[in-house]
Amino acid sequence: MTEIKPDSSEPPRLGGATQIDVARRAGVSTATVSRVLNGSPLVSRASREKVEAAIRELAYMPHEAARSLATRRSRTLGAVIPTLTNAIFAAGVNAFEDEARRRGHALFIAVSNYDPVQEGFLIRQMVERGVDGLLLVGNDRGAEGLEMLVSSGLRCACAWAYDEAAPLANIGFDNAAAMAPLVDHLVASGRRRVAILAGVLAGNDRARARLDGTVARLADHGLAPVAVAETLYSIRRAKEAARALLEVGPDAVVCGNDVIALGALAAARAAGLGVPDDVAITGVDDLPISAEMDPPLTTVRIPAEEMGRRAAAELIAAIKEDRPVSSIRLGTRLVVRRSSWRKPGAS
Amino acid sequence: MTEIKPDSSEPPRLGGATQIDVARRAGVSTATVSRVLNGSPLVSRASREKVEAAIRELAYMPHEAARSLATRRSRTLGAVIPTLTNAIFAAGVNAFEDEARRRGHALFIAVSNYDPVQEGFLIRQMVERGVDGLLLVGNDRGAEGLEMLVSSGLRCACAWAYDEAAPLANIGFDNAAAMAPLVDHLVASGRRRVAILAGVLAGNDRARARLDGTVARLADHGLAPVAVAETLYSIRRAKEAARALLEVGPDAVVCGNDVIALGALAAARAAGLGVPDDVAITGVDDLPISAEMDPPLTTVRIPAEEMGRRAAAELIAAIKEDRPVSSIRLGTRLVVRRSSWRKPGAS
DNA sequence: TTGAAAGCGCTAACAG
DNA sequence: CTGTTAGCGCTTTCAA
Repeated sequence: MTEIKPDSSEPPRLGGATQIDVARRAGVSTATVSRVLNGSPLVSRASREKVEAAIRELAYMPHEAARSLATRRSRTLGAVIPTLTNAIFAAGVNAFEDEARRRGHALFIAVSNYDPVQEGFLIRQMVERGVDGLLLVGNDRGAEGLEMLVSSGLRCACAWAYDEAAPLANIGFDNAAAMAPLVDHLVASGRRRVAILAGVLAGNDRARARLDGTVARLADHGLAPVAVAETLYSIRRAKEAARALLEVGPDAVVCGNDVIALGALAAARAAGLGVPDDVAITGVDDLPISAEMDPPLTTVRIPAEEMGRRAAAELIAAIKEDRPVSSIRLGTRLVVRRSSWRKPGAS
Repeated sequence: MTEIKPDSSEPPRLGGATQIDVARRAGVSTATVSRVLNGSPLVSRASREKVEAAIRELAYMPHEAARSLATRRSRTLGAVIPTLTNAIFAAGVNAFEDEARRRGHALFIAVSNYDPVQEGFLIRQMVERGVDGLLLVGNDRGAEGLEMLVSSGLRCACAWAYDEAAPLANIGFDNAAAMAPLVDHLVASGRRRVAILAGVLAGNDRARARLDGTVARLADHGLAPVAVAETLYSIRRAKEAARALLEVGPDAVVCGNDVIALGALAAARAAGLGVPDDVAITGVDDLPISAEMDPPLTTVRIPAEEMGRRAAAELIAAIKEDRPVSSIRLGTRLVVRRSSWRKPGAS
């Protein structure tokens, strides 16, 4: 207010004061200001207090871009995910952000809409933005993108999957293995005519692993799926796909995730089929809504929050300790609810 | 591979080559490189091609932090939202990111968990990160945060609300007005004992406006709510709150949003109450799942995607044209579904 | 403990 | 059209 500004129309000066202003005001060098900003012990209490006062008076805000340029670290993480529109990704990213923030890192987020080309483009942008670490989903990506990632040396964690053979660190769970207890449960409950409603398989290793895992486990029981269909991830589309699938008369429909299962539930209802009496329906994810459906949905719980949290923690630890990111294998858990209760009259 | 590096253990050199390398390789100045990078017309085709070749050969990536420092623009937007865990916010942010990206801006995201203090802190961080524009939710924030926002000159849009008196630009809808058609519909269907299950009101102008709007419109019809309760945003908590509310015997429960309404639906089912015969239940948002519930949920549709898209577009336009952000008023729409069908025997 | 000075990688006048 | 020259705001040796 009382300052004389040489040029009052300077446009994008957001923070207002710069470090030089603070230094001048406090009667010290910018180096000292920088030191107190970064909590260096090499500052006398006197200087520190003068600087802190100046910072307060000037409402000084450090300029992160300049800091990044000087330190070659951005204290920023990135996340490239298929969509925020699926609750399970939203939950994972939410936890990832929370943990990253808690550890002093901001988060860049980008949505690929399940498009591999777009994903590659977004990853590249993340590198340009100088993120210190990157969260990706799954292991399905082209060689070019992969190579860029490796050659850039950017620390990176692929979540929602766990594969020993993955080219990058995985922080997630084994999608194929997750299906085994579910299939066992279904078979033990007397279900024999199992249909599978998978998510889009192209470019999606998680969806493929879940399908493969289900088929493989059925085979262990001497069974084969009575029908297999693929659907987009939306309740409406899944409902349509399930309608056709139900016509072959399965006594169980194993869905690729809860959203798809919700659609299948709606389709069964529309077809006048009783769940679980006529047909069992199961999902994967365990969304909050799944437990409150009528009937409540049997599903496989995915540790989305823990995954997000652990990924952020591991990424940041790897950065700090200057070491590669380690893979972390998380577990899933079968949650049996009414939508798959024992078929009346089953063995 | 064939290059001789003086120091092969240089740690955080991500992009690898710098602009100087490109310039040298192409036999031009860095200024020229910069020009082709930014699509300046002041470059000969010959130079442009040489530079482009050099960029390709060196796999050069521009360093955004340096660019931001030099241009005083980050081509970055920020979003501070309560949570990603609510599908309606996730949808809005998803669209916001998409549009921002389409217009060349990356997105910083931060989650406040509905904590106003945390929100202020996060806004400050966004300013430090140098975002060019900021997306906020609602108008409920402390004077300090507001002042910082205004004094920083940062361009900012508050979504999910539209209030003529708002201190910052609003890109959203009138939460109170949105409830009127819903109340009218309920009353016209013969409902008289209306209960309200609101979201948390403290620090949430949208929740308060919805409650106030409902009460006001009921008053226009000469009615008063038979009960009013507040609940956290989760199906489970809403279910508990609804259980108590249903005991007073309302013939309609107006919920603050769809998530709460889903909980109320579950509570009614658990209490053996028929929906809509015994009690009507309504929400706000129109989540995809709401149409597929049994019964399908009557709700007020919020234009979350359009809001996100328009907010990004307006923010970026305001930045480009160097003008303040304009408010945009969007509409909502009553969606009548079975959960509120005419009460049997109503007038 | 402190300050001076040299950049970090890029853009933006300003001459030529 | 193109190169030269200053920085953008901050950190970081290196001396003092």
